[in-house]
Amino acid sequence: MPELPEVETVRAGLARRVLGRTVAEVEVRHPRATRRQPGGAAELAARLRGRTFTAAVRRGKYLWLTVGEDDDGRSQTPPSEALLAHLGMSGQMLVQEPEGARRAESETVAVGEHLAPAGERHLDLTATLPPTLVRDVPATTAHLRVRLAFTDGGELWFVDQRTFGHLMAVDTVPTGDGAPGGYGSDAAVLPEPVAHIARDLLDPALDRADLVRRTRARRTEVKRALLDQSLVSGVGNIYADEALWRARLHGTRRTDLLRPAQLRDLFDAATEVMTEALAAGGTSFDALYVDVDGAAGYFARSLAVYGRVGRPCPRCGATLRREEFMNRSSFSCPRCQRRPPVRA
DNA sequence: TAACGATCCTGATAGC
DNA sequence: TGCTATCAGGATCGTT
Repeated sequence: MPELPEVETVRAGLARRVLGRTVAEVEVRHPRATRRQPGGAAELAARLRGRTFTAAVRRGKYLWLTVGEDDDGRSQTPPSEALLAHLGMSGQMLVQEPEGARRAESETVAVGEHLAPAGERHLDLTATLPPTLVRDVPATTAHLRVRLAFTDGGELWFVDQRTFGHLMAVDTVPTGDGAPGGYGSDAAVLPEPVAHIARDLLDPALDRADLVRRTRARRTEVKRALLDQSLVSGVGNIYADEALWRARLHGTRRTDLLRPAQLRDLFDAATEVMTEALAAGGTSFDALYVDVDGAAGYFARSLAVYGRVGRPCPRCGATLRREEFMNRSSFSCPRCQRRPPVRA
């Protein structure tokens, strides 16, 4: 499931592969992919055709490509429009290069495949992912939802099996605080639909003391707060569980009853686990297959509790448990993460 | 106004 | 073999 580290991996790939390229044609192959686009698929195509991508930016799990030049090639500062993307649970951005161009070895390549540091040759995905994941890197159009053709013959594909992700071409609005709207651009703007999304834990402009204050002002369970993108963005179910385990907190602890130091530790833990995952190129592009095929070795490098029910806690050895929470699964250690007493 | 639960969706898998 | 139920979960929307 794409959370912040996975989305950042994709953003960095887009920054390398599609900036400076001009959209020639847009094909929407599944209406759900543009369900949030005012005016639908036709509007998306009309707003992108002839436009050039100028920056790849991310806030939390949202990423966008600014279209900073108009049809006459005049640059707009700050960028006033963007192609906004959310990958949902299974979304991928794939770049298809024209025959014989740029990458001699190129076929369809996941934008997040760049596990090698910038400047080095892209790693071959088939050599870095377990077989179960390699199978999921498609040269197929089975789940191709939107196809952007560039004027140079290349293409950008939005592939999304479960159709929770979406694309939309929208106007940008000022951030309000003058700080950059997201990672990847200095422009103090962000797409209008993202205006309510809080800054994420890797954002230098995030006020962490204020985050602790706002979290304690909530009267809710701490895992629910971690997943609330309007409080702090980028954290999904996987890294929420990992952060809670590192901070030794059960997800049902009340935010208003936690000490500031406990919340600071929790946010530090979330920052830490996502930073580590980012360094590894993201946990996975589709965790689904890990459960199904048991490719635990890949996950085990960075995940202590998620998906590991019945296994020993890496810290104390107690048997990890799975609980229902918000219609989701939560994984935790019964010894390190005591459930709070049920209050009347 | 804040909190919270239902809902959307697809495909793999388990169970019968 | 084929059918049905279950599971995964981010964001939004309606209800409390």
